[in-house]
Amino acid sequence: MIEKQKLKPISGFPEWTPEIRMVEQAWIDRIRAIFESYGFAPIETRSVEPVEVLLKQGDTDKEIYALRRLLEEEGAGGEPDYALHYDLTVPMARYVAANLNDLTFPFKRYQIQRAWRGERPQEGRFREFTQCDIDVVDQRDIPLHFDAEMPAIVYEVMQALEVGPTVTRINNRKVLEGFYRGLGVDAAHEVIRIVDKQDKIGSAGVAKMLTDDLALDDATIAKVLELAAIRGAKADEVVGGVRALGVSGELLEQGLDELHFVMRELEAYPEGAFLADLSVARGLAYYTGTVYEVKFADEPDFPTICGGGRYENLVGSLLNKHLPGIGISIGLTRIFSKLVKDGKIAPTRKTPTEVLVCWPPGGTYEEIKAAAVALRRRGIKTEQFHEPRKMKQQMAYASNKGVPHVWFPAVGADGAHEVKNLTTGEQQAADPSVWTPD
RNA sequence: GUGGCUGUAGCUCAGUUGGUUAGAGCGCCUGGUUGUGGUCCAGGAGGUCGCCGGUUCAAAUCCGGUCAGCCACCCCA
Repeated sequence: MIEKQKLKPISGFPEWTPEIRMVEQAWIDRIRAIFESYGFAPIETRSVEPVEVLLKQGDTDKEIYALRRLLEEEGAGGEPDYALHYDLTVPMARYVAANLNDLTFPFKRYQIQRAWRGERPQEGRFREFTQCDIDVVDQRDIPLHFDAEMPAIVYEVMQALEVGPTVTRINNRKVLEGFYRGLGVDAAHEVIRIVDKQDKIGSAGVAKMLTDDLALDDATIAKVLELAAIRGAKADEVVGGVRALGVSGELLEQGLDELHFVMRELEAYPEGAFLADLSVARGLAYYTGTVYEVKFADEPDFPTICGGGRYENLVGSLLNKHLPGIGISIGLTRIFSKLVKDGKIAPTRKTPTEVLVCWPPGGTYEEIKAAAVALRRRGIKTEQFHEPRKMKQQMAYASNKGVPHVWFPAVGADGAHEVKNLTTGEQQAADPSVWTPD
């Protein structure tokens, strides 16, 4: 016997019962349909990448699960070569680099796959989870059109899945870097990382860290905080607000133009759906322009449910070519598990079965099977009861699994088919060659 | 990896001045005779009280360790 604990769920590795999984699969179908409606094509990449590729962008990660053979030869230590991917963007970049000649650009792909991260699990944080990514990669500059389209597509998905109100916060790294550069601060990335914590530690906390860690002077910190405080849905107001801070520079201006365009495009959406927020930074080092962060509007403490942005050098860095990209990722597991936990996923059935062909006493195996085959041939999801048990048991089985119909096959020479609707309790004669479930 | 809290049946939990065969609800299984479920009734299975060690005549209950879970930091979907 294996210890009982070993049979239990492992924290951070979610598993669902069939009724829940069926809802999740319906979500995936819906997401796919929307992605494809915008012309994104599917790919699936292998689960592992060379460690070098994964660590290429900011080697902050000890979070990756490296691959090791269980029955490793004695003393065959050394560093592992491969590891499970921790997101889908880096593998996609490698895939593009590997298949450059076979892809048509701009390459637009979607990818719905699991990813793994070695971090400690918490609410909304898993070690194995599914992401749904769309990205556009090109060998030429990518028009800003996509910067606005990406969050709009994700918004459409969130609406379709009815996950509740969400807010997409948008920023532009060029604005941040340009602004900090204009202030004479070199460590733009460090500042960004700290400012990103504003949500959690507040302005005072940010100010303290900027003083302690980066030794910035008070006047500079004041400007940094003023910038981070700017947020709004109106492109003109937001950009105007930044300009009013009196910092200038080429990169800053470029970023402001981009941010203005994106926000302008999104102004048509319902109020509160999209917000420019100059404190949003996104942790990942490879973002260079527009960045996105989606959260549940009424769950400010719950982590980001979708995120993404523009990256100029991620793909190209693997080939020493110019291959900019932009993408966004939906944290399917994070969103779905949250709704499951809150009881907002209402499963209906434990099986896709639409009709159960029961096995009445006196019926033969052939009679039962014939009815099931006839229904199944017509595309009806049909389950054939597996043994001649008491009708009570068979009915209970159908009922407990949420099968909506029970079929009583014709038995004997003068038998007639009947079907019972378990929802209404009605039972009537039916012809297996024409009947359809409602 | 660091810190805090928690650990009793499949699930939610009750059970402490340490004391005989550890409980409830829900769930699960069986039955309530003959071809019909969801209600009701009866019965049943299921627990080394996370694990190891210590204190004690005696520990689910006290102490130590360990493992696991949750939360925070970190990081992020």
